[in-house]
Amino acid sequence: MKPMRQPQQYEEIAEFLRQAIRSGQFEPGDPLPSEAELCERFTSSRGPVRQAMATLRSEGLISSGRGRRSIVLDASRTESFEAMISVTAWLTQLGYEPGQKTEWIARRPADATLAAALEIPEGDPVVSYHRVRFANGTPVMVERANFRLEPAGRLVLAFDTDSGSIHRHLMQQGVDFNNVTRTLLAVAATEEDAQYLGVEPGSPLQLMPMKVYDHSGTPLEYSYYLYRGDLLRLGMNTIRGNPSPLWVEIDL
Amino acid sequence: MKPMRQPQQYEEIAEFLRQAIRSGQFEPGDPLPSEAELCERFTSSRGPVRQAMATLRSEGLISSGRGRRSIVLDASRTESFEAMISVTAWLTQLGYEPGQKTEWIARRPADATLAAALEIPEGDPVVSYHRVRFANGTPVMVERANFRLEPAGRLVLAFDTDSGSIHRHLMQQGVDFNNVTRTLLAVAATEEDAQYLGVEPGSPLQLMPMKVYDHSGTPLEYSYYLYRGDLLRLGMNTIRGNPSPLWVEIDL
DNA sequence: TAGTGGTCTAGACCACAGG
DNA sequence: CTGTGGTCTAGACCACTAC
Repeated sequence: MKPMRQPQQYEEIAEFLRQAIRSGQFEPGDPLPSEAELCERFTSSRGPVRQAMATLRSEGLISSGRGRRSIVLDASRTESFEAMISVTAWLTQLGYEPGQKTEWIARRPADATLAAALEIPEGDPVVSYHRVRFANGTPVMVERANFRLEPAGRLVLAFDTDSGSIHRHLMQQGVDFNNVTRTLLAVAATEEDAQYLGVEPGSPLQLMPMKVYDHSGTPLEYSYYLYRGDLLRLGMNTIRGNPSPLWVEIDL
Repeated sequence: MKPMRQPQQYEEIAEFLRQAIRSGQFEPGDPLPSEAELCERFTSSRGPVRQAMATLRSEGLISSGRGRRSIVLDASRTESFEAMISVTAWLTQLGYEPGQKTEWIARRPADATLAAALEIPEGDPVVSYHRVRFANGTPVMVERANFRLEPAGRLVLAFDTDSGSIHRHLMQQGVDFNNVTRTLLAVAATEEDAQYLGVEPGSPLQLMPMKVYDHSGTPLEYSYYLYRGDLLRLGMNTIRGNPSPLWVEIDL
């Protein structure tokens, strides 16, 4: 069920550098070893070394440029794809005890909005649920999820949604989650949301609609996450000429 | 003042593919040409072709994998570094007429918070301003910016802050903006913010603290952007095994 | 099984930063 | 000027997909 590749050479180099940075062996502002030195140390050609550096650059850990050594920026947190897609994963990673309470779960026909988002005919079955998510017992978000029946929905129905990470389970079952698009907006809490989250109605919340696709671009999931605005921050690190990893932090 | 490199080969290949995708020559779900075909077409080895593909992948335009052709995901918007750092640039890019009104601008001593953020001694001079930003005449955000005196602040003081993009100007003057970290949280509008933005006090707003660094990790700017939550959405596209570019949309 | 992208090697030249 | 990272070539082998 889990094939488990052995790490490639560039991954080992990247991990070595990540460790060295996070462990404080290199302080922010310090120059990294040169590519030539890393080639020697790992008995490698420049290809893997450069791929490792590119990875760290895209994670926002280092800054590179012609003619100068690469420099450590800071030990800022970068989330894995799994942490970005699974609330359980990132809560755990941040050191909080994740919890969840399913309000309801159902197989139901798709309305117009859902059908459009999931690119299925209106009325086709989808699997939906509402869950409240907790960190150390404090409610932090409301999760309103909708899955295509195939391949994910059927597995969701068969899963105990109070027992932990659905997304982790689905990926382990071989569901091909490839990419996610999200948007983020600030809204005022409705009566219902306020009650779930233990805040005053009208309090500022982060609303995050999110769509998960497989590798061929077929949407598998269309969900809304509703975060307490006073508790959660979304972070981003954008580097010139490079893509931007991002992370989520939580204050309790 | 603007050196203007000529494009590298991998950039030409990437641009060719971007054009082909955006122009509809390839629909979402379609396979791209194989790497071998692109090598022939551009009389190139695999290196540049793969670098171009990696770029598009990190922009969220395509999805790749062993054994299969790369597939077009969709023509989703990806912002350049400049658009991410300059409000003027992204408003223009979205087809809106950017506007700004400076409430005040000053050279002043740094308080404890600012000194810590900019990593300078408390009391050292910084340059600060408050601006309200408009899109097609509608107020959409409040900008509270603070710069180190060197190298950016001095240039900010000498610039007409009602005339357009400060960040573009600074970069043209050679200021080394290398990377940005942002966080995002939902807050309720204060009286003052509400008045600036033309909303009710207590309305949900997006608060985005942001810090801009040069290539060596020295913070040059520490600012707060305050967006109307009902008007602006932040978007992200995260691909498995890849970094996440992101974009900002606006509804008017 | 044929074709694909993922990884790696061993060279090369260049642009640029720094002493 | 020396050393650095950025770009490119021309090969090679492998893991995987699709047929």
